[in-house]
Amino acid sequence: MSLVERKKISHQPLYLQIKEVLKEQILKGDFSPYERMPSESEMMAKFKVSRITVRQALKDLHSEGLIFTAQGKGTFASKPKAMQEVEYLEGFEEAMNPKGYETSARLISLKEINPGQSVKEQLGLSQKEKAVEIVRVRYLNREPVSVDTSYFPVRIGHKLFPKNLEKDIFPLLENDLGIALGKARISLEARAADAAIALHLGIEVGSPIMWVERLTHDRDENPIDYEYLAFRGDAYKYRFTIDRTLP
Amino acid sequence: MSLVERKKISHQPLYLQIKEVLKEQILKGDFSPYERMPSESEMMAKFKVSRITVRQALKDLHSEGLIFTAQGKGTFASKPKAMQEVEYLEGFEEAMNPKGYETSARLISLKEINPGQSVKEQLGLSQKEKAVEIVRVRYLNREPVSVDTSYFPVRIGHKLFPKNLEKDIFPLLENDLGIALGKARISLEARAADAAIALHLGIEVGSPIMWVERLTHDRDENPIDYEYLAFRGDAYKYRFTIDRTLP
DNA sequence: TATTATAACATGTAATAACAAGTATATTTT
DNA sequence: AAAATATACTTGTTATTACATGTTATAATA
Repeated sequence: MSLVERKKISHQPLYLQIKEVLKEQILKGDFSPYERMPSESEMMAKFKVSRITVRQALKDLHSEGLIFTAQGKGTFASKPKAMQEVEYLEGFEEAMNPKGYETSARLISLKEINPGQSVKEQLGLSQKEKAVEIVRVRYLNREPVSVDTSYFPVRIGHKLFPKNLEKDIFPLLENDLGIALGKARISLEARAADAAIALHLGIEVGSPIMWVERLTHDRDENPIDYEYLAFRGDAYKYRFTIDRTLP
Repeated sequence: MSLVERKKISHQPLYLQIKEVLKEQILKGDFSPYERMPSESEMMAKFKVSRITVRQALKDLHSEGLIFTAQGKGTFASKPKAMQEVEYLEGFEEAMNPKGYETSARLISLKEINPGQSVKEQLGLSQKEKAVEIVRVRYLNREPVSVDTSYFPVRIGHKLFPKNLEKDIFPLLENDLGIALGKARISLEARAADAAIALHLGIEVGSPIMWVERLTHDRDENPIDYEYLAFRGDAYKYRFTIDRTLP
């Protein structure tokens, strides 16, 4: 099935379709690291689109770090650095269990609410749409380590009501609800614990916590889950590797 | 001085000039958080450029997290966090300057010491080998944001003595000493500020700080530089994206 | 042979045009 | 007055065209 035909069916913008095709090729290894990819003109011919459309796809790939460009030389596949690192989108148990830790969770609250402005924005909700809020405390070897507050659009959140929420939610989403998870945007910040968090974690108000915000999308880039995770500072360390030799 | 005139002088692409103007306005607070900015048409008229140029500037600002858009509604300034998106193996200036921030540094101390066990291990030093310790305070728009403590093997550290250490060290290493930097291993942690750090950063003892440890290697995997960076919690946010679809 | 133009091709920037699609407001209809 | 509709916005997508600028390989020249 060609791109042109698919356009009518999927209603996906052309540049996104092209981006996906190229991305798959890069990840599959059709272009090895630092190998030159077809030029923009060649892609125009191949996909039968204008240069602006090709470039929009390339720009997306560039900002994802999958390619880099050199004026006059061409466009190159970069070493997929995301993959080399242990940076996948895991839930708490998924990450901890293989390391021999005992994990558990306690459900604090589960309700339909009118979320704040930033949650609405992140989840792409209209002004009157509501969200489902889930608050849980996570334990590691029976010590509380984090307070997790998750927001779902109601269409997903309602399906979670009958489920056992004392376990990881990501496997629920993937296995029970059949949602294929894709990218997640994460930010880390050091903050002081407020009264509620301090209470749940058994620490003093004002103690340092690692404040993690995570916006998880499905494979079609629709936002699925927006979370605040408040980790006890002494229980969380985030490690990663970067490579200056890459563009 | 109009944009058009500046073009001839600065030889900067129009969209970058526009981007800088808008960015300054946002950081200065001309648009409060979540306030609607002028529409694309209005910007076209104001800057006397085509829509494609305006959009290119906006796209850059969007990917830096300074604005967000809503189809049919408009373009909005997002909350101005002092530091957005610090990709680290950049030095501090490298990361901040292109974003239009004013950076500076103050050298606190520079000496040869017998380092602690963990520094020796990280740098691969024998028991009797010494190291050079550099302590600096970094400023962003004249506000202190971090206390950086760096350790170098003496063979490298001694070459740094005559250099100006109120600037980034990484460019010194690469350009002056001819060391090609490679991978860096980094960890992030939320901690409480001790007395020394609190003093330098002008915050209360016990305030949350982002504690960053960074071990930088050259391209041949030899350890070059081990650092502790203590960032004021309200001035540092680390962002990244991960992809569950990848292995 | 070594050097210098030059042509061919790569990405970068910019203008103009048109239509799609989401949102808000004013207008008409019920 | 309430509901439906029109219309005047907004950003989103795409095509066409043109020239600028950087790179490479080939051909002309010293």
